[in-house]
Amino acid sequence: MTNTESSTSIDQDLPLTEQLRTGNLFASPCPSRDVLKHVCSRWGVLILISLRDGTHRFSELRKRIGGVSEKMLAQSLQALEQDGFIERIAYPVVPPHVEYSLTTSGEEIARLVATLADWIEVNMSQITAAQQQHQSRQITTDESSR
Amino acid sequence: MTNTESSTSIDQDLPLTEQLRTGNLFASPCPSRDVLKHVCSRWGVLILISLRDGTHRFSELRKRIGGVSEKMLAQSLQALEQDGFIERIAYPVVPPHVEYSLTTSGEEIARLVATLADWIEVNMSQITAAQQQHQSRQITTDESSR
DNA sequence: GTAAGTACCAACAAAAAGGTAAGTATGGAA
DNA sequence: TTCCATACTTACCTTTTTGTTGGTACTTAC
Repeated sequence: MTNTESSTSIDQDLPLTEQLRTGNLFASPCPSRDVLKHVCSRWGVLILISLRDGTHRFSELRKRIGGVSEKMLAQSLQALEQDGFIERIAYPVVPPHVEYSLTTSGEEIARLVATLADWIEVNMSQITAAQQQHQSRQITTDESSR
Repeated sequence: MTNTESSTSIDQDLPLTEQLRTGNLFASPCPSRDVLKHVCSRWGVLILISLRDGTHRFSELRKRIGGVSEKMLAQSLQALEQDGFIERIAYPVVPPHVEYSLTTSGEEIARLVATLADWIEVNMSQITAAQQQHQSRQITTDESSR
């Protein structure tokens, strides 16, 4: 028996619809998990943070965000646009000219994401230290078990 | 030409080592991206939030977090433990008894993550509305282009 | 004697994410 | 005339992530 949670995981006191309306992240079929996925995704985070200083074109974002492929950038931008965090303005010219910027709610969530990212960057040395300590604990444990 | 960024994406004014030391999320090989991945991952978020109200056992977390498999829960817990966000205490008894709790830095980052998650849950109706509006715009655009 | 309980791990399979290369449109420059 | 620029899309393939199944260890309860 490996997978018994699907029913027990859901709060017994509330009907499912109520949980979904209020958005219960702990229930598996919750739509807010998808939003979280877009926002917290590898590229979503960087896009949101990049747009905090104003409007940018597709190619600008591409250059600024190290390692994104065109495909992923386009895909991530679309997801964030769908959720209403990003506004896309396309000028009908050749070659194409498209501008991306944060909406009001985009600014709000980008601020939260940036806070999180900043915390990590600031505390990175501490985290690295913890990782190395963990590493060495692993080794000594492995050795003692031989 | 599809992939030209790998050099241009990196801040030209700083040596690579300096960027990595301070943790530049926009440079592709940055270790802070991994931490962000652990923290923002599907299960990482829920684990951190779950542990905010105190110590929990493996099976408790499993029940509380809808949809996690044992494997994923174990894996995510290990990643967060490595980063120093979670403390794991195993009592040498049979059947096994293991307790998980947040470290000090774990509490800090869990607070930020919870803020983000709360914002999404609170604003979920707004987001859903935006999604539907986007959806209908799509349809009318498709129709007019025929 | 055997089933149940806990916190895992390893092996394999499926699914999802991501990368790469090529194509689209069209005006202007070489 | 061929190439370039931009913002994509599509098809195809690789890599990563996730799920599934079956085990382990030992004790207690039935």
